Parts: sequence; C-alpha cells; structure tokens
Amino acid sequence: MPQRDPLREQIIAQYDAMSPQLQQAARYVLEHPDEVALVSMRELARHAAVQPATMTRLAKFLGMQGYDDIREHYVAALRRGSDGFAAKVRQRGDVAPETVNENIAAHMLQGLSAQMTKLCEPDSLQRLKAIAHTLESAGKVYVLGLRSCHSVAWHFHYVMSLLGDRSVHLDGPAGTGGDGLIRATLEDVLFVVSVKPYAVATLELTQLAKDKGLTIVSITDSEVSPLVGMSDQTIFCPTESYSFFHTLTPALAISEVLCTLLAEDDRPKALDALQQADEHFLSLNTYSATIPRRE
Amino acid sequence: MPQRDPLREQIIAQYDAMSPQLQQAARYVLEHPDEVALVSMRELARHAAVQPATMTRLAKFLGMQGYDDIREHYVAALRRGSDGFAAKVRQRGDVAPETVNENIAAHMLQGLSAQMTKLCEPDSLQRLKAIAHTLESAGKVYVLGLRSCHSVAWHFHYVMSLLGDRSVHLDGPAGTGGDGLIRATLEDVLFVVSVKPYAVATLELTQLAKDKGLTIVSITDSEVSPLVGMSDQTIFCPTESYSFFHTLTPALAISEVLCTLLAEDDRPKALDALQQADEHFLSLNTYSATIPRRE
DNA sequence: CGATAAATGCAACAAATGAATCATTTATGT
DNA sequence: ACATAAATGATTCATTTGTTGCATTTATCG
Repeated sequence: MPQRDPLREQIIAQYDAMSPQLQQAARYVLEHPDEVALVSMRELARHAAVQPATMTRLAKFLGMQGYDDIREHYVAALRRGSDGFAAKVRQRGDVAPETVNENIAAHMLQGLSAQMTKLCEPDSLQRLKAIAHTLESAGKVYVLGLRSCHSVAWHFHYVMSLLGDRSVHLDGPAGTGGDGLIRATLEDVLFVVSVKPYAVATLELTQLAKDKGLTIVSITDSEVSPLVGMSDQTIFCPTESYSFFHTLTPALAISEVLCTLLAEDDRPKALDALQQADEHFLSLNTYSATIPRRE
Repeated sequence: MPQRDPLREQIIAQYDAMSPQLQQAARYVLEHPDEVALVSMRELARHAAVQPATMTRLAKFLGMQGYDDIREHYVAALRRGSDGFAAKVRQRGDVAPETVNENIAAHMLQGLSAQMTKLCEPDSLQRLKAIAHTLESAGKVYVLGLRSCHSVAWHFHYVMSLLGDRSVHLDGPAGTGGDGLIRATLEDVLFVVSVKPYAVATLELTQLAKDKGLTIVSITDSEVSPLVGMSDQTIFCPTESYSFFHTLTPALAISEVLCTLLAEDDRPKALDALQQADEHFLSLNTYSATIPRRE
C-alpha cells in the first residue's frame, strides 16, 4: 500500500542531523510505528533503550510541541489501516465547534463512504448472499420497518413490488400494519429493519411472526440488538454519524444490494417484470414522458 | 474467515445479563474495538457517554482484574490486525473463484462509497450549505417525494418532525397528498425529491407550488432534470449503480446531511426538541427502553 | 590540553489515569 | 407499600504519564 506518511519521511530526512540518542529513538519509531500508538512513551523508551526524555526531545527536534503529537500521528495512521471512520467521529468534542460546523457535511459524507467500504468485508458479503438466498426461496416476504426505519422498509418493498407480487409491506393506517401477517405461512419470511432505539411495535410483531413459524431476516445495528435473538439471519448496518442522529444510509444501501442480488438471481424474470411495470406506468401516465434527452 | 475474538463473544454472551449502563459501555466497546486500544479509559468512557467507573465495572463483570485487561486484549487484537494486513491485500489478488453475487455486492458498495466521496466536492458542499440556509429561514417546509423517492422524502420529514413542527409531508391516502399546500404562503419552501423517471404527480405539484410563489428546493439526479428549471436551488445526487435499479442511497445521504446542518444551526434548540420527543416516546412506550432480558 | 557547547542522564513536577469508596437513586420482591 | 438490594453517580486516592530543569558527561575546537 503506497500510503504517504509525511512524518516518516520527515524523520528520515532529518535523521542524519540527529544526535546518537535521538537517532536510536527515531530508528525505533520508524521500525515500530504501531508501538508508538499502542504503548506509553516510557514503555516505548524502554524498548528503544532510550531515556523517556529523549522521546520528548525527538518530538521537539521534529518541530512539534510534544511527544503526544508523534503518537497522535501514528494513532491516526493505525486507525486508517484498520478502520478509517471511528476515529473522526470521536474527535468531535475536541475540535473547535466552528471548524466542525464548516466541514460537518464533508465529514459526514466521508464517514458514510468509509462505512460503505466496510460493508465490503467478507463477513458482510457472505451474510448478504445468504440472506438473498433465503429471500429467493421464500413464499411471501413481509417487510417491516417502523419510524426511522420506514424509509428502508418501504424502499425495499417498493423495489420488490416492481419485481413481482411476493412482497407485503407491514404498514398501514389505523394500526392495521400487522394485519398482513394474518395468513402468513411457514414458507414465508419476515424481513425486518430496526436500529436503536428499537420500536416496541417492531419487536412485538417480529416475535409474533416468529411464533407463527416464519423465517426472520433482519437488518439491525448491533450484535446485541434485540432482533438478533429473534432472527434466523441478520446483517449489520453501521449507524454512526457526526450528527446526533443515526444514519440510515448504510441500511438503505444494504437493502438496495439485497434487491439487486434478488433480481440478478433470475435476471430474465426480473427484466420481464420490470417491462410489465413499465407498460403499466406508461398506460397510467405515471411518469413524465418528457424525459431529459440523453445521448 | 473472520478472526475469532473470544472476548467479543464473551461480551455478547453476557450482554443480556448486564445493567443498562454496562450494556451501553459494552456496546461501545463492541462497536469501537480499536478505540479501546488507542485511547484512555476516561476518554473511551466519555465517548460512550458513560462514567469512567463503569468501564472498570465492566471489566470486573467480565471476570477480569481491571480495565487494563480489556485494553490489553484489544491492543493485541489490533497488533495482529495490522500485521495481518498484508495477508488481506494478498487475498484481494486471488479473488477469482468468488461467486458473481459477491462481486456485484462489493462493486455496488464500493461504487456507493465513491459517490459519497464525490459529494464532498466544493460545489456540492456549497449547495448543501445554501439549501440548509434556505430551509432554516423558511416558514413551513413542505416535503414531496413520490414512488421511489418516498423513502428519502419521508425520512427527511421524519427527522424534521422530531426537531419541530415546521415540516409537512405531502403524502396521504386517497390522493390527498397535495392538500397540504392549500394554505401555503410565500415564506414557505417546497423540498422536493425526484429522480429519473420523474413522476408526473411530483412535477405537477411542484409547478403548483411554484405558481403559488413558494421557494422550490430540490434533490434530483441531473442538470437536465425537469426539476432544475422549476427550482430555486438544486443539489444533485448520483443514482448510477451496478444493478439495473437506480440507487437512492446518495439521495438519502444528502437528506441526512441537510437535516444535520439544520439541527446544528441551532444546536440548543434541536437538543431541546429531541428531549421533548424523547419524553413523548417514553410516556408512550414507543421504544424498548430496557432490552428484554432472558435468564 | 583546556574551555566551551552540545548531548545525555537523573530527579522532580503537574496533569492524567484507573481504581476504590461512599451517597444517592432506581428497581425488585414480598 | 414498604423494605431490601441493585445500579448509578460523585468524590477521592494512589499511580502513572509526559514534561521540564538541572547536573553530569561527552564531543569539539582553539
């Protein structure tokens, strides 16, 4: 990974100008960047066979205010290596509010970008695949997502309804949301979306579906979410954001991926269903015919 | 194969037996394992919104001698992780025998990640800021998004409704969606979301609002979207995806950013409103407060 | 060699950390 | 409803941390 490391380059550049002790310290830092982030200065000094003060002096020599600047740099580097996002969220309290406000939009978006990348990890991909398979072989798919999760649930249902008639959205006026389950059978699947704080109604309906013998598939935000225990399969979506709101963007992304996997599984059938939908909308004049010219 | 993590599994296993505060601490640890290794206990506690002592108590609860045992574990894990990084990169090389489905999912997610990053460009950020300002100084904010864009519109409205009572969702059964505009005034703003193919109803309602003198702010997918000509301000969301569906994830992200900017603009007021909402939900038992325990 | 300055080691310091204690609040059971 | 226990918050304490000032050593140059 050709990751630029300005501090490392600076140390190398100034290495020849250092005193022997400083060189020894610098050399240890170069060769054990992780240690800098993970242990205290005194311990690092011990491992480098150098006086604690030398580390401080190294920092000053490099034009920094103190040793903490060095560590902070390597902590940031380590974070980037393993997880690029969590770091930034936490800095919020420490940074001047004005600065954050200016950049808050960019920070949020970059965080989301990192979260999308994180969802590419093998574990997530495997779960996606498995859940897609479950949904494929299901009878009806009941879709449940209340309050903030409504957006995800509805979008999933909407796309599914374009692909066929297997999807039932458990939502409705006058508290009739759960009625869809009345005729649910063992072959059916409940697709439920919920993140903290978990709506009581969601948990209750899910429990009901489970009692009726449905397979439960869920999108939720944590291993310790109450949904995990009720679900046959779960996929986790990060929800952290710079704002004091949770983000549902990753959850929506997951939902879209699932829809795509389902459609791809039987591509001809999906195309056919979409064609049908197109004709339907055309005859209803649902969509604007004056579509922006392309090409 | 994902790394085995005994401590993580232990925390998950004992999670249900923990007190609420312990759960909160444990949850933060689960979700931010790197932080445990990289910051002090007090800082971790601060980020987890928990008392420092709670972290010590968590350690004791897990049968350890002190918090340092927890950290030591995560330090070791991080060390292994960064060492094993080269291995991960190597894995990427022989990705050949993967199934098609996994590739689609990964491609989609990586594409989304890139799109989020693209939204950080100065032009987008400036538009976001400007739109946020318009929404701030608006009277009512009417929110319109039909069909696939319903998810974005509804989510925006939902968050806005937590923050105050200025948001009106132009949606409703029996074709009453547009009725909300009946008493709209010149100070009000229409916030409309639409991507290709553009729903006729959306365009018609938007035109009506424009005729009534409302300010029109839109999220749409192209410079040549029909919404651009009707709108005072527009922000563009990419919708391209590797699947044959459009993606609404970037649009949702934009919506969330806008909500955050609005809330941040008057942070105390936002916090106050959220507090009110919390109390409301508490008295209604909307959310599962203490997660159901099983022994 | 001897005088000067740089480099190094040592010790003491304030600030922070993690842990322990106690008072108060909240939940539980009869 | 009350009594009891559990959970939580606040306070305090002994350590450890990073830093600094000073004494000592080492290198440099006339």
